[in-house]
Amino acid sequence: MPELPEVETVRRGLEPWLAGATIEAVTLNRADLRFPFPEGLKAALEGTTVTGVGRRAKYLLMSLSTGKTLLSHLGMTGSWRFAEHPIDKPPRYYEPTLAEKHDHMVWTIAHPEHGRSHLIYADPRRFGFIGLYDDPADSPYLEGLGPEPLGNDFHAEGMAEAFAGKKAPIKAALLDQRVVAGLGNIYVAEALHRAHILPTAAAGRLVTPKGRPKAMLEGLAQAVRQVLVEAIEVGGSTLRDFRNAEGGSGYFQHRFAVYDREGEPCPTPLCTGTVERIVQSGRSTFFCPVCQKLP
DNA sequence: AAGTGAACCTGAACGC
DNA sequence: TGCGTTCAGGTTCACT
Repeated sequence: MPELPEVETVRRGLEPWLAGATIEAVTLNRADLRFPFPEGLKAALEGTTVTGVGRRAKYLLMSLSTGKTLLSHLGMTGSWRFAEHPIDKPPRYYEPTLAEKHDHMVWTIAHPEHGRSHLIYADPRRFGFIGLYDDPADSPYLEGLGPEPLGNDFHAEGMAEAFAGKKAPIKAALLDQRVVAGLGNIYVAEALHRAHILPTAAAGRLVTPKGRPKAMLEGLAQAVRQVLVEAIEVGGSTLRDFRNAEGGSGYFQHRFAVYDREGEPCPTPLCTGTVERIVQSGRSTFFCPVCQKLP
């Protein structure tokens, strides 16, 4: 569910109301998500102030006044939401009527300007997880991640190095978080369509014999950045249940060129193709067989 | 070693 | 109405 643009949207929704807020109380409604909650999580959070909300790839990173960092991965269905948005409505306690079935962790927070509210982590499928670290660099989850696609360390040369000699389809190679961190099934499909590359092409075909990126790979790097920037601008994509921290949906799903559009005409200007769906590594891939080609 | 598929878990949509 | 099947934005682990 949440790929980089959705996680960034959540981060932007949380930051203004959470940074500077003190966590007064923490309620855990179960012992685990995908993994057990970290040992001593409740005690480590209560009484501390959140100093900032950051993001690395698909991970949210909340800095605490104790110096520790809380890491949150949303899995497929994880969400953070305010029980009441602290600015639109008067602060209000989290009442049973506001509770939902999969609210696994509830914080009571107090912000010096915005007052008291509740922040809830919900996650029906429980593929998400929480980590707590003295230093985020200690987290094994962040350890092997590739460059941020919107940062300066992401470029066609780096991808060429990773893809050289690879027979795996480019679709699978782009999903590998060690190559570039933050892409998921939606944005890989969209980026490959923009770059006019067939998702089934072997990743190695985008690299010259000398190990240099072919022009199409340069185009792919550009397409990845473009599609992510545009998606962030409109608050990510809401397919089924993605919500930002204020409870609103994203709008990028209206701009999908191929994702979830099997049978529809390809939106590429002058292209006569029809969007097809295939399965790669057990996951749906959407593409246009006419304007997307082998490198 | 690299690449694929199953597993983790719940809910929604669909066909009968 | 109900029941069974399929699929879903991610990651990790166990096979070939």
